[in-house]
Amino acid sequence: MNEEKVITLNSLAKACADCHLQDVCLPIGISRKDMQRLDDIIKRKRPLPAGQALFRQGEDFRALYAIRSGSFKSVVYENNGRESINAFHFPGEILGLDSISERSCPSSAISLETSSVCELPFEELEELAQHIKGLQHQLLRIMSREIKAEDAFLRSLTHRSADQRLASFIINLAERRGNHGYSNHEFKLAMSRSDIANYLGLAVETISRLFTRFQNEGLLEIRRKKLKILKPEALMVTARTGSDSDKPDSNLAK
Amino acid sequence: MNEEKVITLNSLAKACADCHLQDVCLPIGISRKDMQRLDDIIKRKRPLPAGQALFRQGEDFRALYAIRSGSFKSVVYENNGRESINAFHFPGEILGLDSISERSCPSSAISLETSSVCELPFEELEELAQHIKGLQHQLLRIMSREIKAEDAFLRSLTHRSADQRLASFIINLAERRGNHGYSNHEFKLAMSRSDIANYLGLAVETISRLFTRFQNEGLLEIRRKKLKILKPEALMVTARTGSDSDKPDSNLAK
DNA sequence: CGATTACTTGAGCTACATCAACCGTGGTGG
DNA sequence: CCACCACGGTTGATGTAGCTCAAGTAATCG
Repeated sequence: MNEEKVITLNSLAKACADCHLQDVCLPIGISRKDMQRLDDIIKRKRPLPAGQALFRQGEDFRALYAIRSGSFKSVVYENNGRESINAFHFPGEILGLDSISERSCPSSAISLETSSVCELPFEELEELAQHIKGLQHQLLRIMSREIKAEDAFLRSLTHRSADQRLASFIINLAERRGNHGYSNHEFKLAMSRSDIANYLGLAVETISRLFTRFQNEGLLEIRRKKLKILKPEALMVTARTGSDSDKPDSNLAK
Repeated sequence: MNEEKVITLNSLAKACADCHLQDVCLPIGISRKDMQRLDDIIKRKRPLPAGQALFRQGEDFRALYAIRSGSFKSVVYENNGRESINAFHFPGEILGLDSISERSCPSSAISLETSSVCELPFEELEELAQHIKGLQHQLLRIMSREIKAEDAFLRSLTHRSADQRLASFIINLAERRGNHGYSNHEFKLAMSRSDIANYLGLAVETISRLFTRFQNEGLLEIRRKKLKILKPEALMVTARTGSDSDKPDSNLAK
């Protein structure tokens, strides 16, 4: 039914050298020989069904995970009982970077659909990085990118109205998808409306209303989970300035 | 007039080995000998007056900076002309971690008061990390901690009401301050109200009103920039549940 | 010492949350 | 194969937190 399954099966036993994600994943700029060494410590796990935890908040931190196919949400269960969705993760991205500083995982990773990952035992990875200059560099680079990307996105949220948030979110998804050679204007939303609402800090009803509004305005087409972006530019304008584009943005401007 | 100046003068020429921040800064868990090597690449810069840029958005990335005294804000000038405050930084923290993945700095660092830093030229640092196992580990740890801390904080913002945001912010400041052996219940707010408003995604007026409300409620005392926390527990309750503590938190609960 | 800038306070308005009802879809069992 | 239920999603009505606009006061600076 879906392309993910095919990819999963195809690449299950494959090495980094053959992986179609290698140019966004860890082994960028690493020699053939070193890649082999990296390969040796990587454990390729079998596909995880939807709704399963790859790791849970509070567990001991042992490994990073590179996503090969599917998608995940990181969930934090807060002290007040709420659960808060920290991030969504897609193929080529690394899960667990926020666990390194602690002994235990600060969040759970839950699959949103059937997904497969490469497990990177951290101790071995760190040991290896000590000997492969490119790997150390790449680890630092990815972590930095992670800081920057999430930060920028979350940051933009607190400053933005609901329509700006949702528009930014959609564009963000499309871009991340585009990075990996998939269509960046038509794709499936793996997460539920309430996941989106939680992530964006809005009510489910607001998400729903906005989707229908965006659709009425001809910005996109959405039916259930299938999303097609019709006017990317207009969507980006909405992300930047909100629906009301003639308003000069009084607050926060310098 | 203020203690910062004294510290600055005291430690201007001092090595990591003598620095009172060494147990939160980079050289944790590094041998005496290795610390010397780290020391050799560090450039100690002279104090920066308030309101100056340590580095500017768009500049080439060359170095990380460890803050010895004072404080900074990271500012991003967005494409729509707004300026958005990403973070505040205090002694013992590292500036520039978000620049590593790019060639240029994604944000500017502006001093909020007279501040001094240690410059860590990145190429040399990375080279050194290749040879000092503890240093590599420490770099990764700090970056991970950074991801987690900022993320958790920003995340909490989008889900929280104005009073929760401000209360969390104050607690956050107090904790970071407490980490370094200073009083954690009485300190100076280095940043302006509008900086706070910008950072928290609120209007200046709201910040002002909340400060007076918190004061009326006896949670704290604030006069201009001088802040004294009177009821830390009550403040934490506000941070978690908002002013209205008998409300059962309907949304987002699972 | 006037002028500029930072902060406070008040009044009204709006965007979004909340509450509630309803609808479509997919799953299950008869 | 249909009837039913459960659940995710949509839509409508209403309340309110916090933004905006406006004006006043206190601190800072030349």
